[in-house]
Amino acid sequence: MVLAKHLKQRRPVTRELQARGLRMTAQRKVIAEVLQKAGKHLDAPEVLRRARQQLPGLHLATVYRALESLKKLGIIDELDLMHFRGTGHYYEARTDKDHMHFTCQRCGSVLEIQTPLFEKLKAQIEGRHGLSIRVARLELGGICGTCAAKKEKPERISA
Amino acid sequence: MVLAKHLKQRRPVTRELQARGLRMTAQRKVIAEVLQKAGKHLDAPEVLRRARQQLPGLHLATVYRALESLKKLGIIDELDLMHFRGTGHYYEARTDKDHMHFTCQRCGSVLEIQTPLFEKLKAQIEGRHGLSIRVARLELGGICGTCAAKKEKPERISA
DNA sequence: TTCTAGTTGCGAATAACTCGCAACTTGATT
DNA sequence: AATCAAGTTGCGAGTTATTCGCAACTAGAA
Repeated sequence: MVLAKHLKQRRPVTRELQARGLRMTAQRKVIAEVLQKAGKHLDAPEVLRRARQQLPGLHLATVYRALESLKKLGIIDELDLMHFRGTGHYYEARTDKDHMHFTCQRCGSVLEIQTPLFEKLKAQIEGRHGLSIRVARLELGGICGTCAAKKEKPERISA
Repeated sequence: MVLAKHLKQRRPVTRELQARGLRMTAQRKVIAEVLQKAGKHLDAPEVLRRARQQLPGLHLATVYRALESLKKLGIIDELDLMHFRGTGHYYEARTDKDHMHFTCQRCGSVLEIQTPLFEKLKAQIEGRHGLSIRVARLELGGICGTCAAKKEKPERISA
């Protein structure tokens, strides 16, 4: 049950789409590749910018639609990185192990973190509550080591 | 280090605000109370609706501003519940122990989950990476037990 | 009571998506 | 290879969810 998700990720994207009655199009292909190659989280306009190098006519609405499908298929994950900049979202390709994201609320740097405890936690929850987890998003916010070392006073909060 | 956050929550809201140069206003007070009494996650318009029972002239912009301050002070947390309905956010008062939210992606029901493993996980991360966590948001999406029992075929995904 | 800096209500402006629809593809079928 | 139903896309026009500018209005230190 926990493993199903991992197997799923390995299935080629086209297969995954067809299993749900969706089609592989040039747009979805390029968008998925952009995220797989990026290795980091991109927001929708940035995905558009990069994908347009292959498909100049690509429209932002199509990017949003593709991100939505890929997200539902478990091929990509959505993040908000503590909304450090704006209220938008970021996307990244899934890898075989889920990881967590820590965003420094002072400098905005993002750290990706992995630990077996995360898998354990998910398994425990599935077992205890009789549910199955498809997406697990653990986002952390705080002060990174570098900023803490600077020993600045707590920042002012604007109204 | 891990405890600091808990102590903070217990400090009265007014104190917490003043420590950052902010003021306690009728608006912030009512908005904080609405969330503390609600016991569940509310979105901004719903917070407005409830708070207006005490402050009829309250404006939505003020609600957003108050939510932002309270969030930065660690008095409330922000969620998106897997964006099951729209791209907006939900807010809830913090309690002494963080909990996780599972949203069923079929029926939309939300389950709050607690386990000591979560605290353990955060402590481990703080120790390993030399950072301090102020906010931890673990959101899960999947199929709840009730929906799984209905044995329906995987839902169609619209483009 | 005074005074200064923080706040609020308003309406306008943005940001971040989402929709309707005609034209265009995909890929299963013949 | 040609056909065709159903899924998709590009557009531009919405919608939703916030955020801003600013003058009038407090909170709370002095």
